[in-house]
Amino acid sequence: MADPVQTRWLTPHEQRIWRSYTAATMELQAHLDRQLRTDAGMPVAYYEILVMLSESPGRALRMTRLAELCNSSRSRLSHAVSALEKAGWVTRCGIAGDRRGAMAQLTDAGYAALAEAAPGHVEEVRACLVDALTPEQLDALHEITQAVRSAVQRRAAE
Amino acid sequence: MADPVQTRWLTPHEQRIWRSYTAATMELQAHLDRQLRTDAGMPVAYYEILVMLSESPGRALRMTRLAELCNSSRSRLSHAVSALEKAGWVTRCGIAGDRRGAMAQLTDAGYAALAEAAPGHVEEVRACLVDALTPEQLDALHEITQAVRSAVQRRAAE
DNA sequence: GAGTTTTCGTTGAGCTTTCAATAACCATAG
DNA sequence: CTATGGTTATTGAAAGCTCAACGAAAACTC
Repeated sequence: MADPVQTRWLTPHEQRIWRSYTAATMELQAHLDRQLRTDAGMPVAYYEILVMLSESPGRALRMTRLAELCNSSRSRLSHAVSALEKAGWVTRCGIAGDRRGAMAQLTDAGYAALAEAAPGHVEEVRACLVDALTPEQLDALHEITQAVRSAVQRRAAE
Repeated sequence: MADPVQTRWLTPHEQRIWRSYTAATMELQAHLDRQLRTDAGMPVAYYEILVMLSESPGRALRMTRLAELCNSSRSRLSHAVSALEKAGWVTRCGIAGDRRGAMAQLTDAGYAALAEAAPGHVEEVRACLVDALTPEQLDALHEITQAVRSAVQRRAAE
């Protein structure tokens, strides 16, 4: 923002890579979202919530923790849990020892919905990414994403 | 959906990579979106539209073509262009030879807004991705994203 | 050329996300 | 104790996206 000297624009080569990246991530995201919406009646974001809950002890998590795990803001999660509650897939309950807190817990119906949705979702993830790349590419991707994550966190912390 | 035999779940190793991927892409997307929203008053999706228009002859593009370039549905683009029009950054005009068609054209104000927004955006893209990776990683990423894109397209075509 | 199909872009309704504001509660310093 | 500041979760409004439906114009078929 200070623009100390001059903007270092992306070279044509860098730009090609960047656009390929954005296109790939957007297309994959859109594809997975559409698949889950039509086959399971929920957007990916809600699916993630159910997954995280299902893997937690007691199938329950505190809201803030759940938000972290889902890369979500608290507000967004709160709205989402309200919707999931209305669908009967999640319930809310209080927390012992901290009366501010609230927990979201997966219901049996929620678990069933997840169990039904999961195979189709995993199949798409396999087809579009895991099985579409070589083992070497997968490992490279892992390192790349780690590097990006820490760069973003560094940047977000100013 | 047919579940021919049994779901091939992700191995723990694959799952780590997959989650790292989703986390990285979501965090980067959120970071760039927040940056543009606060610094330039527009979401990333709108910025992309302005970029594509600015690079086109006459700073104008047909709606369908613009939607393709922005990885957007026509509906979404139509709504977005309406908003951009209200902001005074884009205008619509007809097409010679096809009276169904419509073009979106960047206004001077739109170009100015883009010119103001671009440096900060590019800086973030550099800091979070281009400069955060080695040249080898960048090239690997390019191939990976290409592979993912074609896998998604194959899958979306059934 | 009349009828059918396809393409183009838009619209409205409903859903999801963002942002700012808020209420309730905890923790700590004095 | 109480005042101050931080944390937790929610809410409502506004913005953005998805989906289905639509009207209009082009393209195709016979």
